[in-house]
Amino acid sequence: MFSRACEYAIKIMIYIAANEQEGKRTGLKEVTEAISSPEAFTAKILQQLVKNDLLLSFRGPSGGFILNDKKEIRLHDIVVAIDGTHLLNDCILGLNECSSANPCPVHDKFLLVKNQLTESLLSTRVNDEALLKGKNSLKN
Amino acid sequence: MFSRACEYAIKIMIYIAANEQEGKRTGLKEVTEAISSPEAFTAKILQQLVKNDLLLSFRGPSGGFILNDKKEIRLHDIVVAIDGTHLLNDCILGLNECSSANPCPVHDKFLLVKNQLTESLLSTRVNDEALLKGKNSLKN
DNA sequence: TTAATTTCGGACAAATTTATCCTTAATTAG
DNA sequence: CTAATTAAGGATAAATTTGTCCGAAATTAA
Repeated sequence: MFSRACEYAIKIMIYIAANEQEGKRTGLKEVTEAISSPEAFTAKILQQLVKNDLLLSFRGPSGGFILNDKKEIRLHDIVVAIDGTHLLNDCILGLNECSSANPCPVHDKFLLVKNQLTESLLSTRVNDEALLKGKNSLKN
Repeated sequence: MFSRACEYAIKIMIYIAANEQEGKRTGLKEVTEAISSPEAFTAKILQQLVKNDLLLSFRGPSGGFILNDKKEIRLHDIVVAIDGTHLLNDCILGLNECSSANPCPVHDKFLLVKNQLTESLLSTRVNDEALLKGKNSLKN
């Protein structure tokens, strides 16, 4: 459904959010360990999340990442930042001309699914109680 | 959502089903033209659909493909044949240990979406009236 | 039987995604 | 100031997906 990079990104954000709840800033190595992801690749994803204003970064000893809580970050923001809007906006068969006015054969069948998905992503914030509780279930 | 190959596969199956409604067998070149897909790649996908018993193939002049209508073919069959069951069965964050007994942080949030998706794929047959009408909307 | 047509299938190539390596820049603590 | 620490970022490599090429096998029609 999501790219591997996006899966990591969601885990990263949940972990950092949970850490922040306890007043802690999170470093690359720590999050890499927490979600068992490849370190260098994880670094790239963290960079993207910073560029997209979802995280703030700090270099040097005691550096690391925190949420950019100017915004209430939703799963939707993360998915769009990493995978773009294709999954949510484009035709499920990859057709350029597909729209409700000019639908592809399966357009209507998948409207509900896509709306449901978009709604789930929009309504879920990374600092939801329910998500933070699961911060130890992010390995493997 | 689906791989490019799977998008092609769905279009292929709908097109062949529509052709069959008119008693016509469908060849590689025709379907390639109808859905504007790369010919050699499309040939590989057709082979996979044959191997997975969704299509029957015939060589030689006036050869081509028809549905293996021993089964009522659903979108679900096509997706599983080409992309496997990962999308439908696996954890959305890629976790091995995720289940309703031991859920990842977003497990519950996506249950509904995944069930909706599975239901849509299971309940849609390639020879549905609604799909066949759109057989000319499969280009680009 | 021969030639044309069409799928089959293996090898290969291009593009994209995932992942690694290494140097630089910034920051902190001593 | 110096040394240690941590993120930034460019280059490259590995893996996967997408796409191509071409000869072989099967079938049909003349």
